[in-house]
Amino acid sequence: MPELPEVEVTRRGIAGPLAGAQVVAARLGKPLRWPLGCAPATLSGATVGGAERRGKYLWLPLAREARPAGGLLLHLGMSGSLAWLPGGAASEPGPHDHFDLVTDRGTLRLHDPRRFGAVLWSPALDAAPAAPLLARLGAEPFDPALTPARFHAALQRRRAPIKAVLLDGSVVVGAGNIYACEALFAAAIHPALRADRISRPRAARLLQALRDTLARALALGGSTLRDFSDVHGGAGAFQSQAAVYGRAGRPCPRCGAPLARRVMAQRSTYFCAACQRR
DNA sequence: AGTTAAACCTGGTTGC
DNA sequence: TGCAACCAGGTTTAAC
Repeated sequence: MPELPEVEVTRRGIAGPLAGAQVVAARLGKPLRWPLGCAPATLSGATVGGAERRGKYLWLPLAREARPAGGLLLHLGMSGSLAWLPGGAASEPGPHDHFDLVTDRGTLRLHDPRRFGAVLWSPALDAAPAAPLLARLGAEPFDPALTPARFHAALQRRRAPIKAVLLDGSVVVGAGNIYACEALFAAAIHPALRADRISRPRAARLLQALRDTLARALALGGSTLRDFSDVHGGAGAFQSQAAVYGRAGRPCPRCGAPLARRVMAQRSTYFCAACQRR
């Protein structure tokens, strides 16, 4: 579910409240993707430094007596969302609330019905178990170091369909199924086109389209198909602006041809076969 | 080494 | 109404 815009909306919602908050307790619900990696009680007394993001991961640095004390790596998976519940006693956790970080300012609660999400304690961001998960990630989409030339060069090394390359995050992180479809449509590139067949100008156009799409989604608070909500429980608004995602059979906004749906890289792919060129 | 499929879960929607 | 089949924002892990 949550792609980069949703994760960033979440980060912005919790960074302020969490910065400087002291952990009082941690509670686990049903198992998530991996075990937490430490006894929940050992988190008590730590001070949360805020919230950072890398790809679709969130990192909450912890400190004790002003010294780094590891942190929590969070992933929202397909159906996860975080809520910030200010004040003392938070409400009873529901059946899909699988992690509470109780602080002196409020409770950070992970809600994740499908439990593909994760909360993982790691001694540092560049140490196991966090580091191996982040090691394979490509560039941040808004990193100025990701120039059109570098993006094109990275695509030249990949023979897989461009849709699959965008989804796996090995070149650039942040796009999931919705925004990969939308960016390819905006750049008028066919999702099945091999990445190494994309010309330099078209790669530049795709990078710009990806950035524009992610930025627009961010400004709208992300997309809410079903589960996602921001930390106050609010829904995103981008889904109603989607040009192609979830719109099979409806007319292409650019050329009017009926939009197609085809499974690619194990995911439903929405595109216009008429104006997204190979 | 690079690419593709299977697996992890729950719940909502669709169709017989 | 009941029930099976299919679908959903991700990505690690295993298998070609």
